[in-house]
Amino acid sequence: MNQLLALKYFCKVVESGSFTSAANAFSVPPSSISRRISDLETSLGTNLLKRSTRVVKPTEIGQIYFEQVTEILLQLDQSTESVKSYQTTPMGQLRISSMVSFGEQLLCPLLEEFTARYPDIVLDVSLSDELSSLANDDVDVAIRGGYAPDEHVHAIRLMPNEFIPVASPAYLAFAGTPSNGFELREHPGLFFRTPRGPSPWLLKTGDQWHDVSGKPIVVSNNAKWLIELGLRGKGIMMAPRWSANPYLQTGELVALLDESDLSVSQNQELAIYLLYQKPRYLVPKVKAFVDFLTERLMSPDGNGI
Amino acid sequence: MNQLLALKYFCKVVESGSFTSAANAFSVPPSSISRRISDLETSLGTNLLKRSTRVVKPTEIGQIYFEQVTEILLQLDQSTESVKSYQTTPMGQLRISSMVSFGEQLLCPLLEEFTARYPDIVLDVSLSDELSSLANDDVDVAIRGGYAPDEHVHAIRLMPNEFIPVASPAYLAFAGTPSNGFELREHPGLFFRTPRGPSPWLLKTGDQWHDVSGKPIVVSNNAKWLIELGLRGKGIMMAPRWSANPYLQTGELVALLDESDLSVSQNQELAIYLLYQKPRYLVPKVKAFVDFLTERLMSPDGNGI
DNA sequence: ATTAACCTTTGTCTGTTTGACAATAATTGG
DNA sequence: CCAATTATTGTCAAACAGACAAAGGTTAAT
Repeated sequence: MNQLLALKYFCKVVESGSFTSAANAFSVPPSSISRRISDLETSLGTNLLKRSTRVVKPTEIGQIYFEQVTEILLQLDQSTESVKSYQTTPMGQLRISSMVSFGEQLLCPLLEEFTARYPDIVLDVSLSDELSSLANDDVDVAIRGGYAPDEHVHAIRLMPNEFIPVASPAYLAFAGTPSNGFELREHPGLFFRTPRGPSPWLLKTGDQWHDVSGKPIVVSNNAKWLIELGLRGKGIMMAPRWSANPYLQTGELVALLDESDLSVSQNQELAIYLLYQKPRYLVPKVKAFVDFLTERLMSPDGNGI
Repeated sequence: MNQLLALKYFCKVVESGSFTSAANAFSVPPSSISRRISDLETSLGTNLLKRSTRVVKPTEIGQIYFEQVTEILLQLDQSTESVKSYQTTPMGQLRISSMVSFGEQLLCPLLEEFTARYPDIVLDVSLSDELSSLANDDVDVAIRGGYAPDEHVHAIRLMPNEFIPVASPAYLAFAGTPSNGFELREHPGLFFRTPRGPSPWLLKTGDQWHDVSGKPIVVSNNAKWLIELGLRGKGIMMAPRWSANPYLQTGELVALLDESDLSVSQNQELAIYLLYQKPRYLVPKVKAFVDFLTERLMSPDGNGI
């Protein structure tokens, strides 16, 4: 028996006081109403309605049942409605995972504006360079410097992740400016440690790659501190362009050599990716975040800042 | 779509964390669970569950929906349960309609014991000699001195409604005791007025009926007052045996003549009937009352007091 | 009082839905 | 890497809800 249908019919009959009018309200023949309510009465072992040809009234227990069921149906409607509004309005908890340095320097400043625009979204931001398991529903969106191809994960290329050698003018005045890539080996280096180890300095000549890493002064996974050390003239570092940019513009840091041949990885197409799961029904809060971030971080030509 | 079934499946899956275990709980194949939940998700336009082969977890909105739906299902179960308990335990409001004199003298004294035995039944007693419309659900049970044959109404013959001529010893000493029925005409009469008019005194000789009504002193629909007048020697009255009995036993009233030939109606089989509607499912409160009253008022041979 | 109108119920048929069973695809743990 | 467990999909049979017509019963008006 379709109990929910029977309950809806029953309530409508009590409200309208007639099988026929209830049938009209649902656009079904009166016989359907009659059968469903008969089902309901059989399953309950009770007479819910007093039928006389002109007037249908609930019995004593029918009235009680009607009041309770009306409330229940209302609650069910409200729950359904809240689910549908969740499906149309960006709301709920949005768990974001981002690399530490990117999060600190670019993401978090933007998030204030995001929360202002979407007050119903509660952000849960976790900064970590470790890979978070997107698949296990630990996070809704992740920002990473690369991604494992997975057909269940959408990857949007936010910007290139170009690494360039930089140093402070004071350091260069003291130690001299290297004139070619191989000279970097003679300079003290500030190395960033990824989860897979310290990232080397690589130089490409033709189709050959050479490790031109300098003498390690400091290895750290804290990019902010490394940049601070660089600013204070402690050595040379390979910094992401998006990270060094503010200091290059103020002149606090200077880019060295022809950076196009230098990198920290043989992968030529390093980039920052925005990753999120691809469910059958896209949740508005995720879409809102994806749209927001792409609008703010991607330049029109798709090459980023 | 059988939405209620889908909701039950959904909740069980969330609770057990697996389609298979939910399927076992309902003794249906896992595919049924899968399809119902798929229906539900389609109708809501939402992913409710994150499926991975080993673990099924609700999505954010799925968790919210689960909590609400769990509560709703619980309420529905409780409502169903209350209806079924209503169907097994005597409870609720019991509306009783009774003739005035019968109610005052016999019924009401018994009802105190009844309410003590069934504390969950709230009595609503209305005393009236008018016919109450049993069919319109104005009352649950009625006590009447006759009944219109109706196949929807159960009629239980509680006791005979024999009318006997009575008077006080003082009156008889003063006015003389009539020696045959026809002499009643010479006596002052205390007449009860039914809704169909004053009830006459009728005498049967062979198969002939004679009106032997005395001279009306008082006509009233208040039997109690008529009996009082009779006690004070104001005249002769035709009283129901059950009403006069207490006074006959104390000698305050005396029965006259051979009462078997005297009556107030040509209908030989006057009786008090307990009437109630015959619904498909008998309500316990009604059954409790019917059982109680028949036990108390009907003698083993069925002829009443 | 009798007829007419209206309402609920019942019978029968059709289309849809649900469940059973088997096979497939996918993922996790050893 | 393999095996085991799990969700999904395909297909078929059974159950169920709805459409339509007709019957049974009650009220209201003529």
